[in-house]
Amino acid sequence: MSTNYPDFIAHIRRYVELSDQEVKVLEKYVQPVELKRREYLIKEGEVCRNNYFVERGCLRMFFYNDKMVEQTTQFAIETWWLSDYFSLARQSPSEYSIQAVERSFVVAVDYSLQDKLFSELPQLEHYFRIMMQRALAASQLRVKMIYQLSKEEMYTHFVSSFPQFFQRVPQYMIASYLGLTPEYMSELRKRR
Amino acid sequence: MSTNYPDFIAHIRRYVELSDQEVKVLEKYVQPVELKRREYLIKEGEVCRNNYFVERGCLRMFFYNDKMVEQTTQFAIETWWLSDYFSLARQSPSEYSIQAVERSFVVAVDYSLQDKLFSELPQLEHYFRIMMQRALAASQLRVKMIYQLSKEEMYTHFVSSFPQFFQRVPQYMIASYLGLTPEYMSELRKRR
DNA sequence: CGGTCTCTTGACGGAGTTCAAAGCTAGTGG
DNA sequence: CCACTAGCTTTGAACTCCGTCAAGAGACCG
Repeated sequence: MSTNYPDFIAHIRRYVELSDQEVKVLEKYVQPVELKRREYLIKEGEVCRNNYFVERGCLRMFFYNDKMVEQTTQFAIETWWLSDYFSLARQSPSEYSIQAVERSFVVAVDYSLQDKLFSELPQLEHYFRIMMQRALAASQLRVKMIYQLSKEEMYTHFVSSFPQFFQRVPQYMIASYLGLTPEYMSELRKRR
Repeated sequence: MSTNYPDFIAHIRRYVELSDQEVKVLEKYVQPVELKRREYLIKEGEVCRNNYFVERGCLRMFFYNDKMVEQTTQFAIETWWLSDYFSLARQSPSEYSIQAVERSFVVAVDYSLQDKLFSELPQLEHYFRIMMQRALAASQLRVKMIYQLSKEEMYTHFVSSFPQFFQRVPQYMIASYLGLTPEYMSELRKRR
């Protein structure tokens, strides 16, 4: 079978049935996006119009805090979905930017056509329900980690849970994601 | 129309069509639960088997941190869903307890029957997809607040955003939810 | 090689925690 | 309906984790 999105389609098929013909239908609703390192999918102030699936590469979502320092709130690598779901639902300006950490290949699903897509391919509603629930589970876990771990434990927990990340992503982004300063994280590294 | 879950059904009907006959079908999949103040829906270590909808009252989800202090991570009041979605998906023991803050009426949806329910009433999959996405948006916003606000700002933001909560829920639970000690929150109250 | 990101070091300060104890409130049972 | 008690909130003092600032050392890219 030929598709422009082999990993994307394969991922969906891990959860629902999708004939080759239905793949053709799906392809009408999605857009491929190739991003260079540091390129943006959306910038703060824009309305978020797509749900993004990472085929290859790595994205991050961040906002500027009161000191105009970038605060990374989420990463997404292969097979993960990323979007500002608040902006998406309300079609309100996003307070986040979404940027490629490295060269990335992304599938963009137009949110305004999502209902139409689901009426054509009802099994995709099932797939998306599972993805949203999975993301929610991850987000609950994230909040728990923030509340139960000290900054030092956050760091060691992250290092042992996602060692791959460490090579791919600049330190200061990880520090920001973990809610600590690059300076303090540098001190923590030294301790081990 | 007669149902045991007027608010529950009304809430679903805000998002999808549901005939009176379909309501009868739905009712086979759900259980009413009435809880006294401090009663538990699940306790730490048990597997979470239901998704809970709050008809009346208030629930909280919490875990015990390393000092055996209760750490509240979520509240749920009328029309909100609450569950440990990690435990639900994996059918693994939950690290949380879910408890009624006040006398509450809850609708429990058996997760093991959910796929069957969706095959009988496909529009409920749509409803749940929306609920999961809404909860995810709320969780993203929560993480953003944690990262951008100081403890003092967390407090004032919470007070102005959810003044009703303040009457209903003990201070120490709110303090815990906001990630600060009761002692420090007491000091913050004094400042205003 | 030059310049711009990125990471490290160390001194200092303050927001927020910890501990202990007293004061208050509300729920329960008599 | 009152009184008792367990649970909740407040106070204050000591302490500490972690952020801030400033400056220097690498590292990566054109």
